[in-house]
Amino acid sequence: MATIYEVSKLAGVSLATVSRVMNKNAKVSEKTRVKVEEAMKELNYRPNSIAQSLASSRSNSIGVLVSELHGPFFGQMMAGIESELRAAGKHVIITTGHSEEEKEKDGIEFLFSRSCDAIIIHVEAVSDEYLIELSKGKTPIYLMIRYVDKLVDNCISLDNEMGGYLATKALIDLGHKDIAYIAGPLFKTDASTRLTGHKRALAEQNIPFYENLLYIGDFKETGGTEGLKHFINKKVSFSAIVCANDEMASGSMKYAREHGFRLPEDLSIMGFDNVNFANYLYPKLTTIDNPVYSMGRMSAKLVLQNVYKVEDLHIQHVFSPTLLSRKSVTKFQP
Amino acid sequence: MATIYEVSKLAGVSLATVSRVMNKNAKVSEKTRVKVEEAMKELNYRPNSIAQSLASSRSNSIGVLVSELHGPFFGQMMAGIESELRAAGKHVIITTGHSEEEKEKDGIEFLFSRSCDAIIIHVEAVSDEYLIELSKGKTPIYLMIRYVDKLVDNCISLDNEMGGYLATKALIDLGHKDIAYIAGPLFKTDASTRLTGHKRALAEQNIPFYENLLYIGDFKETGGTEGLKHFINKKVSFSAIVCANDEMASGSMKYAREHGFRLPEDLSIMGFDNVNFANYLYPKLTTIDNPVYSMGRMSAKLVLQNVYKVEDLHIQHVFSPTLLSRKSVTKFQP
DNA sequence: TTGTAGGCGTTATCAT
DNA sequence: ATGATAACGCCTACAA
Repeated sequence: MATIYEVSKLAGVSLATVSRVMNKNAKVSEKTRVKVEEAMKELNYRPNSIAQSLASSRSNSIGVLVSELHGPFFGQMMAGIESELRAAGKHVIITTGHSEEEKEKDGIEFLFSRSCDAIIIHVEAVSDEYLIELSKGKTPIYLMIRYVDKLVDNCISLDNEMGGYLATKALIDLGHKDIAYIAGPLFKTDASTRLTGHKRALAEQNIPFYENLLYIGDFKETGGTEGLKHFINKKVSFSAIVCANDEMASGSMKYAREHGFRLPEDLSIMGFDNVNFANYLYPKLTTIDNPVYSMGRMSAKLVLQNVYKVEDLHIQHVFSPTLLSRKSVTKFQP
Repeated sequence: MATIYEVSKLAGVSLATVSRVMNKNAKVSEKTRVKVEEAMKELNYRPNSIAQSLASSRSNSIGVLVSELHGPFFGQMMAGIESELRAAGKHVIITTGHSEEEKEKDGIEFLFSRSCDAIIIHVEAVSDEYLIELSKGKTPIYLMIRYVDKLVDNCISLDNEMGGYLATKALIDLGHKDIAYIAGPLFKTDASTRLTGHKRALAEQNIPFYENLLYIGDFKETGGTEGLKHFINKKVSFSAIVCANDEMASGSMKYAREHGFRLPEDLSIMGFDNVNFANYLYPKLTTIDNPVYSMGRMSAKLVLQNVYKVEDLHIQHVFSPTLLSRKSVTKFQP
């Protein structure tokens, strides 16, 4: 592989000049630039990115830590991050945290040791304090789908309250009044904020909130089945049910169908997230779209702006979810 | 950040010795080793991976190119690759090819320019010849889910013929005789090999193969709906249908349900691949499991063995699919 | 505008 | 077993 040195010899200039034409960061006369470029072409020169990194103390690599590589979110998120970064000539190093504190910390350590210029993390187990501490370090960190007050400028998050509101509001607009809600584990802020939105939609229309119509699930399919079973056993009446995520909605749908409900005539079911399988459920799941892909892109832009000083990027820190009407919700049938 | 130089001073030894204890590749006396290790601890020394790479011309990074980051396969595949490589202290650089020849080539170029020690690619658009040419280069390449004759030792692939056989055989064992088949585009070897397996299963039981019961789809949902529509219009009779992948199976299921078929009583539907949403379809899709996760791990092991000389790894180049019985297939009902 | 020379933090080859 | 010392390929003041 040709080096900058050989190029300089062939072009009859110095190392420095070759470096300059590569990096376009200093004035080089048209004539010499052409000479150098021709030499590079002739030798099929490719810069050695590692040597560049060592000399400039910049690796042009961004570390990304996600919970699971095969989760329903991950793909979209990574796709967003990668497309943006790749277009900028940066590369993405990826690793996983498996939602376990130790592994998440390990992953972050690993990324640091790889001398990433910045790290984008999607972590769940690790505490806010830990993240705040981390952010004081030399490598900038950016948080995906998580909001930490003291780190606002480094967060990309979703307006979960609004999502919860939209979900319930849509049902109310269709005439539903008795709306059950299956929440996620409330210690997760996503889950509690979505619930808050639900309550606001109710209150806005003077519909009282009944504890009887609330079940705390686990964000998994079982949470959906257990929740619906719970409501049925309690003998409360309800014509619609909103689930705090699509997995639980899927669970509810399965349980409902097994127990003779016609969907959506007998029961409207609303999801949240719009993960890939939502479109494969039967009936197709009406849900709240969580723009993970866009958020991924945005986190990359944030890095580009803050770390690589790219300008004129419009940065948006919090994203708004939208209602995605499909087939699992219909108007109230008395 | 402390450097090897500071460690050597603190420990009262030379650079070389410090390097030796780091790499455990040369004899160092117990005493000095301890001294050095203590110095490293005291300075909180972390090796600079970039400098290591430059000096050793080894980046410890493996490039991975996949078609789509959000496809149904990708997650599993990446999860397999990452877990294995990460455990070995290597890191994974990822990028996408979008199933377009130019982009795939770009992606490979990109990975090369990042000085990866090896690259694992999952490409569709690029030709065998191109890959063969590539493999003559300096950076070893490994092929996922693709079989190229001249590159056997660098391929991890699935026994698609066996999968096609298993799918149809399962149906035959349940008493079905009129089995329709929706294939993928036959220029893709996956598609044609799966079809070959189907035919073998038929022949084995002396069931004739009728062109009337074959439809060439596109590996997408539409292929499934179009295929079923085609068979119905042709007025051929069939009690089961095997689709060459799960997307098409999903399409067939939707069309069948919309047209009054009870599933699976009126029509058994078999998929192929076992992508994540297969379990969310209604009824749950009986399908052929494609062990993408294991294949991902194996490709990583291949790299570990060939590039990093790790020993005692059991390498398996071709994987066998298995039947996954769920709810979309039932026994023949006269 | 162009060239010179000193790093960047390791590895690896010789000696000793 | 240990120590000098020359690479590794490039960047970047500083000089010219």
